[in-house]
Amino acid sequence: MTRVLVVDDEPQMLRALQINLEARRYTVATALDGDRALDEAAETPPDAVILDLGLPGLDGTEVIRALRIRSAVPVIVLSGRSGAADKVIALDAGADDYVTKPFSMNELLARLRAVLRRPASDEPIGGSAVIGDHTVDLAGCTVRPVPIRLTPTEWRILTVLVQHPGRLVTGRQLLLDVWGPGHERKTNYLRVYLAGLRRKLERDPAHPRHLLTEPGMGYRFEP
Amino acid sequence: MTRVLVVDDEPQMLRALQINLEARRYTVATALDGDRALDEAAETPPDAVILDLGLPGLDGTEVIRALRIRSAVPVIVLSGRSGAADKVIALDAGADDYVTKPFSMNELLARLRAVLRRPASDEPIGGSAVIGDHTVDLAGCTVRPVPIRLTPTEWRILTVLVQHPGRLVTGRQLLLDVWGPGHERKTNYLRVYLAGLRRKLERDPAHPRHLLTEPGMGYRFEP
DNA sequence: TCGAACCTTGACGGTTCCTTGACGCGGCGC
DNA sequence: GCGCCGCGTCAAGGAACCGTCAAGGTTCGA
Repeated sequence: MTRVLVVDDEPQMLRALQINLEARRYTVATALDGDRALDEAAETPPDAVILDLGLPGLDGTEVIRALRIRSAVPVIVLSGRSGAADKVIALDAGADDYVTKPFSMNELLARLRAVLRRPASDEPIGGSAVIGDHTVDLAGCTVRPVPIRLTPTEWRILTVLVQHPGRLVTGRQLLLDVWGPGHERKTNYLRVYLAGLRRKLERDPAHPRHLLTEPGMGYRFEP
Repeated sequence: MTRVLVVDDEPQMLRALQINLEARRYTVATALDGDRALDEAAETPPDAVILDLGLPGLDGTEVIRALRIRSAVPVIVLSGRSGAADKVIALDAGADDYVTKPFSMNELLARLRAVLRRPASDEPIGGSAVIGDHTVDLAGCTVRPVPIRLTPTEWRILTVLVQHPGRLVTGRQLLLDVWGPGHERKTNYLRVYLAGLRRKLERDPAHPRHLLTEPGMGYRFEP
């Protein structure tokens, strides 16, 4: 099911969008301001974001920039201002489309379909990392030069670690990112999967040089 | 240099766009009607297309569909009609954005930057791929040296896979690209059609070497 | 009207992956 | 030395996923 995150400070507008989107079989998440929108997007990444620019607190363009740091999710901006300058600012901040209020629901839905049609819209911005003799490409989910198969969970863990190169990632954070809320205590998962990743990628799995354990803290990817 | 193809039947508008785009260091190609636009796009594939809907001869939406058969190039539609219905038709035909005349040049340029920013926008659909004893030509929808019939759905799936050679394509993405929004859960479609493609193209369908499955992740075309 | 090609849908068996528990090892404090 | 705790390893059961097949439904043209 396609997830759409709708951000608007007016409950009426929020509700109207939610009803229309759910009628088209989209899964809808809502947020009333920018901070909660970023929390929600971090929790369960949406496939698209519909964002009202006129938010209290965090500015709409800042929300776009914050989203862009971690993902390439398409963003459609709603705004009451039709001036060209506003559109330029929002689009250059990273928005994918700009719709002026009042708008037709059909037009918004068509624009939503247009941005969702793009390839790789749900894939996180990934880089690549060198581990042992292997180069892993997060975007393409490939390992070169020797093809090695990783399971979906292994890819997710590796993605989180590689996106914070050299920095400690707590077990809690890892469990939250990969398994979601409610699994923060299952540290044995991490032991099992980190062992698997080392066995597949590290030159000497017993003495890892890139996928390191910080006892009592968490794990760290060392480039 | 980024190539932009501008299609408009009014020479004045064409010239205005060309001057503004070239001032921003874009390379500009122009066409006065849909047929010549398609010829030009086939000759030297552009990185983006700016298309006036009100063309003589070939309808604008048909131009979009024709472009979409062969490439994923971003298309920005210009139109004098601001009705929501027209926008829906154009966007669903495959347009990426819709700008109503009269428009601000800065807004158009911002939208152009927005569509060019997305990844892989310049990758053509064309080309061919070797699978088993067969060479499939995506542009001509033919298989050599032995002609093999593929159904429309099979062509669409194969196109998506071959466009990302060596990279993983999630089942979600495939379903979204081929069947559109609302079908993301019907993974059995993929099982049926991938089996069909392997039976027709792979040397040993039971042990595919080019149309690979990544369990839990998706599928991958391995050249 | 009929038939052919294509698309959908469901069911079944085999494979892969996730989860879970048990065990061993090493460090640390007592 | 002894027990505790965190971590690495391993194996088994169950769940989820995939390949395959066949039947029903739809569309399109003869």
